[in-house]
Amino acid sequence: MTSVLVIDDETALLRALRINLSARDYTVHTATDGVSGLAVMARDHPDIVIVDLGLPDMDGADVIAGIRGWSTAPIIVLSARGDEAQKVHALDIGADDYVTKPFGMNELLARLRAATRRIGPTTDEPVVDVGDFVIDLASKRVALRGGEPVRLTPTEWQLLEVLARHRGRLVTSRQLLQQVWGPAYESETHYLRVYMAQLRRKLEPDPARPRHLLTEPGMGYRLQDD
Amino acid sequence: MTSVLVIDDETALLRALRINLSARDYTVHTATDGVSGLAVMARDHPDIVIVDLGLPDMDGADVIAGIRGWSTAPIIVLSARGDEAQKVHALDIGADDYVTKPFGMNELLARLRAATRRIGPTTDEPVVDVGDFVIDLASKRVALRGGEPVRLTPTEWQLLEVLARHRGRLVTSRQLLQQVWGPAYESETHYLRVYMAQLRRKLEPDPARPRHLLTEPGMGYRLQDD
DNA sequence: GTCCCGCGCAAGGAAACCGTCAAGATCGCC
DNA sequence: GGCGATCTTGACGGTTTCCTTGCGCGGGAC
Repeated sequence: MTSVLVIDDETALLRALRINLSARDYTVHTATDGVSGLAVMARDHPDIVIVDLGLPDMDGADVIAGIRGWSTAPIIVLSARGDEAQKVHALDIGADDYVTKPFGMNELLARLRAATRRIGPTTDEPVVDVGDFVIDLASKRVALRGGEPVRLTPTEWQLLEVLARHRGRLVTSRQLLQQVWGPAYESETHYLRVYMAQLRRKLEPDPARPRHLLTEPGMGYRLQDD
Repeated sequence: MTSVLVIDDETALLRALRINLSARDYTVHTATDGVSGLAVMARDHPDIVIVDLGLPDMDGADVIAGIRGWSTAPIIVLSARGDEAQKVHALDIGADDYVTKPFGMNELLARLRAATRRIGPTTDEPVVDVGDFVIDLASKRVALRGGEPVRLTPTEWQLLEVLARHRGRLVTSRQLLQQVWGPAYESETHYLRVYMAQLRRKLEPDPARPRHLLTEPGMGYRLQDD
């Protein structure tokens, strides 16, 4: 889950952002001045920062510089002033985007998504560790506890990937078949049994008694971590 | 040196940008419509793209999508229309920034610098050492362990470069073909086999048993370091 | 106890994929 | 125009992977 730090002294805007961001599954941190903003930044390491340039206690540029001194998290600047010199300055000292007030909430959210997308692949939890084996989603690799890599066929990998992306949750047979084989194969539950057995043979310590690739009879499968 | 592709049908703006960007040591490519823009993109692989949404031949959104299909280069959108829905749509299909005309040249340049700065760290890993050979991305050279340089043809180099930029991660056949030969060659997997064999002959200690240029059957290839 | 359905397991043929070699076709340079 | 390097294209064998089928087991319904 992506976490966002909002630094702004307008409590109305802060509330609006908190509501909108929370509703979209962001974790939201807030601060109403530069000093506490930097403190929260240092303590919680949010993935993205939204900062107003018109803060009561510090120059907004100093806030940006203070963050950029040690973090590369995307910074989106909000400002009531739209003059070019200030935009250029803010961008040049490390801001990633600059939005002039008043702005539409949808635009800000879209710019936030764009920033998230850029950092996405790196911080999006590419590694899933379930105890007896480890799945690296970014590099498409699986290794047993102990480091020994496991060779998976493309279909095996796709199946495991879908399960890993829903780690802990139940995934219905229909959902799995649709994602791996396509919408036309929704009823070929046979395929699932065959490939699930192969995955268990390759990954489970005791394939007959799976500890992680669990069957939910009549429903589907679940990837369980310790 | 950073190269920029500008796609816009206003020749006056095109000229102004060419002058300003050249003066700041960017390499400038230009195109006046979507089709030729995508062609230049595929041929020259510029680092950053600036694209006007109001092109004569194509919907700007299709241009963005056409680029995002195979490239992660930053895209800055220019548009005469500033309505929020269009901004949101452009950003969501892959644009990195959205600037409304008329805009100040200094602001655009600052946003360009911000985009450049972002791609810097990722592509700025000049040397990749995999054990038996060393790839210098900046100077486009390869040398065996021991220092003996290896001559690669342009295509061989491009292929190796894509793999090196994803060092350790799996790169799908489609991705490789798109980046090296262009989006139209997605299914010519034959090329890959031929050139991968040539790379192995030139770089691997035992070409028949590759240790670094690995095949992942059915999925793609991976550059593995020791 | 018996039937029936869902699940796990094994095996084999068809199809897809990969590596290799080598012969045109193309391009750029002299 | 000729030459060399590079890029395409074709053919072939070996291997892997996928799909399909059949069978046995076990739990729940009746």
